Amino acid sequence: MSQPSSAPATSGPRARTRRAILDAAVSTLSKDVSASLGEIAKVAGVGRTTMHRYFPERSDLLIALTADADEHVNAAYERARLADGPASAALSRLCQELFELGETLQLLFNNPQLLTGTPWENDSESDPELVQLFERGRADGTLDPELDVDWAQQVFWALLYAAWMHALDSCVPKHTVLNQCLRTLTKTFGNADQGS
Amino acid sequence: MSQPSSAPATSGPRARTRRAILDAAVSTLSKDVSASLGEIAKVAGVGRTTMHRYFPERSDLLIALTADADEHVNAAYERARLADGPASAALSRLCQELFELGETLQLLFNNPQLLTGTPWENDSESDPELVQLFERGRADGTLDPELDVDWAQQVFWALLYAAWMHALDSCVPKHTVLNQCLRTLTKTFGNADQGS
DNA sequence: CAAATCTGGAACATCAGTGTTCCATTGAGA
DNA sequence: TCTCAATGGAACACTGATGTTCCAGATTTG
Repeated sequence: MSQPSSAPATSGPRARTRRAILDAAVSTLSKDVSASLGEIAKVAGVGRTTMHRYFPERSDLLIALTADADEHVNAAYERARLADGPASAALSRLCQELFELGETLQLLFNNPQLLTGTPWENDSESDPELVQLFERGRADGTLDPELDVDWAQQVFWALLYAAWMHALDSCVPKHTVLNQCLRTLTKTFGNADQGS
Repeated sequence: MSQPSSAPATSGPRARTRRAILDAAVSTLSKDVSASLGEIAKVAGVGRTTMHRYFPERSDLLIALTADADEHVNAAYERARLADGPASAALSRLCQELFELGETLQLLFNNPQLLTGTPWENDSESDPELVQLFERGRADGTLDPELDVDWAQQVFWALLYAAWMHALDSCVPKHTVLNQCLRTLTKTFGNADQGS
């Protein structure tokens, strides 16, 4: 057989091809979830046959895609250091980090069924880390205590998605959009009684 | 032929069947744009053959769907009487009216290519009525003058979508979600310097 | 160089969705 | 009751996506 070895190496030609396919899949599927494997292969600059060697079935690709996206999201969460400083600042940092995910963000927002998180009874929402952050914000007085936590999560993701979409189809540069988003975020979630 | 007469009557069995198909299409496609015609027909309680009599091709159904959705959106805009009273109140009224569109809202948000609006160079945003409303809000001092109009539009729709999604997968009753949304809307778009 | 590996194109069977035709049944109105 | 529009099921051809196999060329490695 001419199967690429199953070693999960992080370098070498196999890993590079795998990366190219995953990236192309994110890019393509974020615009159209029902895009064909042929289109993805073309975007990846790879033959359809080769793609089938790395991901025998479409579902295999989707699973790998999900794992990869989750990894990126988790990395963003870690970089944001949600436990440091005032909750409002942590929320802003998280927003910046997630905004950088770009197409991955778009893909996840439009296909929440991909998000694994924790499979128990979690149909689409309630991210423990976000919940904790909002509760901390209520405690330290930097986030609006009147906001329902579930609703706040929904709005947070929607704002993020809105920012990415706006960056896509307005000619405004990304960093400007991000700044608009951060100001809106602060205004929307900040505690009006306290400073910011 | 057993084609339903082409008269665009608003009553009678033909209109009723047509309505049932359009409603089923909105409901089904809002959850999955690539749903098959068979599924739509089943939801509509109609044979696939009958559906092909009303909408010969998939594209015909999509066109009719778009027209129907646009009609509902326009009706919501009219009911909101955007020109009456302070701009902030008008924005709240519009939010309430659009929220009632439910699945139609969801479908349009996820498939902005459906929105006709005005086909010239309008790829996905810039609704003249909304622009005018935000500008009026800047003039009468009830809406935040620092918000970019295009960004504000994007956030407005995202907020609306977030509310509908939250209504779908949280067990909170719709009117509660709507109230949360309206409060967030006021906080996000209101002019902090002035009352509300 | 020689062997092993990786690649991509071609050909193929399969399958689901689509669009069409035909026909038997239903139901409302003349 | 008779008629005719409307319906829905069955059967069919067609298409595009999918998954598989085979092979020849390219690249890497010994």
